[in-house]
Amino acid sequence: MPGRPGPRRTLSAEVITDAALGLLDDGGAEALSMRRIAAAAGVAPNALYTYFPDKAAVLRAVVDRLVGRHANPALTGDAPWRDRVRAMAVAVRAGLLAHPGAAAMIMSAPLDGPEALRFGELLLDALAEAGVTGPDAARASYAVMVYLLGAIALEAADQGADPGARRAAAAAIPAEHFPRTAASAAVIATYNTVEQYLWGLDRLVDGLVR
Amino acid sequence: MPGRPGPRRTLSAEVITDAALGLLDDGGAEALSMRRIAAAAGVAPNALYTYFPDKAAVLRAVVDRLVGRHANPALTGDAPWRDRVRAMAVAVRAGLLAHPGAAAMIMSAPLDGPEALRFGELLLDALAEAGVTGPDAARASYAVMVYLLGAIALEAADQGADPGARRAAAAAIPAEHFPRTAASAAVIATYNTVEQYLWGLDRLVDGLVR
DNA sequence: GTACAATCTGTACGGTGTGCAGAGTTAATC
DNA sequence: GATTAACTCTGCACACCGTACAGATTGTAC
Repeated sequence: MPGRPGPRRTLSAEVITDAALGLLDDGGAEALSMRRIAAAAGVAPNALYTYFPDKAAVLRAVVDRLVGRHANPALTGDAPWRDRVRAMAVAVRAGLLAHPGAAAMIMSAPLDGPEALRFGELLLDALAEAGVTGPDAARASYAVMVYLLGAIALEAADQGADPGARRAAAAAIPAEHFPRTAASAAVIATYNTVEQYLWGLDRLVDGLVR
Repeated sequence: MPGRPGPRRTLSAEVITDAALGLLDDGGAEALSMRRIAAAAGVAPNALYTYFPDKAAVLRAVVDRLVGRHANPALTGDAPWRDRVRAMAVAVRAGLLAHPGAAAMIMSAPLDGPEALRFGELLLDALAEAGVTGPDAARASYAVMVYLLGAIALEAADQGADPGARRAAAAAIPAEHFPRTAASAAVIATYNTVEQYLWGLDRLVDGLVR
């Protein structure tokens, strides 16, 4: 068997995801191009393809790291299960909204990285503590993920629009055609968005633990 | 005041969104480029910029039409509120999963078009029938939208991965580190996905109407 | 020393969104 | 009826994108 390793190794999957996370932190998700990631890692664009088959795979790795960074710490500990879940929800929301586009990234690929696995396990732990076990546990934890990621993605999308246009659109709702919507819009304008987010989460969890 | 209208008008916002919807129906969301939409409308790419400020605006219009096409018919009628909501959920899911990427599109921009307005109103009607009114109604309808869109987007993302790799990933979960996840994965593999989707929706609605 | 395998670079292709200048058409004014 | 101004749409161009292909470079095993 002839030589195996090869030349000087300046790259690794971790170096690449580190570079990508750096770009994400300052510049948002739209700054994540293969060329920019490669430049940040000090390498030619094509070098990345030695470690990832395509851009989607890089993004999947980045997403997994994001989940691990924001969700898992809050779920670890010995606080009561409901507090852990709420803390996790708040941390994930804050972490993802800080990077415009990160939420959309998370929803664009399956969540099956190692950190996502750990996230699922910790969430199942919390639900078991709440008395949800057996087949329902899988369904319940999936429902919680759906709510969290959906809420964050929708909020990120709204946040992308400029607030002036948003306020104008809300004020322009014709109350004679959409009476309930007009009334709701007025109510919603007074909301704290975190409060709304946790309100929905609490109701969902209420339904899940029955 | 000199001349106003202009030259022969071959385009309109509606013609453009029609062309885009046509491309979406056969070709998926990734076929939606400004150049392709323009070609489908028989026009040079830049002509679109007379009617939409940028690509995101075109996508927003397309999304609004999708909502109107799939969600609103099922919410209209005199079936009991819970049946209407369930029928809408099923229709939206089927309609969006038929176009890979459409769900991600919907979550990438605020839902504030005319059809989305009508959707919100119809959903509030159903919730009012269920006894949810006042400030809670706005929160509840938002929570339902979050769940629906989140679930569909997550399912679309999973659907994008090839099933073989997905099954392999599920089987490779180390049960000693992630016992609950491993057990859940086995359960989830036996699911009908629509059933899981409606299960979560029902629990959420249970929590909302208390 | 030689052969081989792995890593990284150079170059290139086809595609993207969209800005700028101008051609063409229409309608209102004089 | 001629002029003028407003508007729509085209041609061209720019900078950027993901990534395929070929090859230079490097290190290990024989």
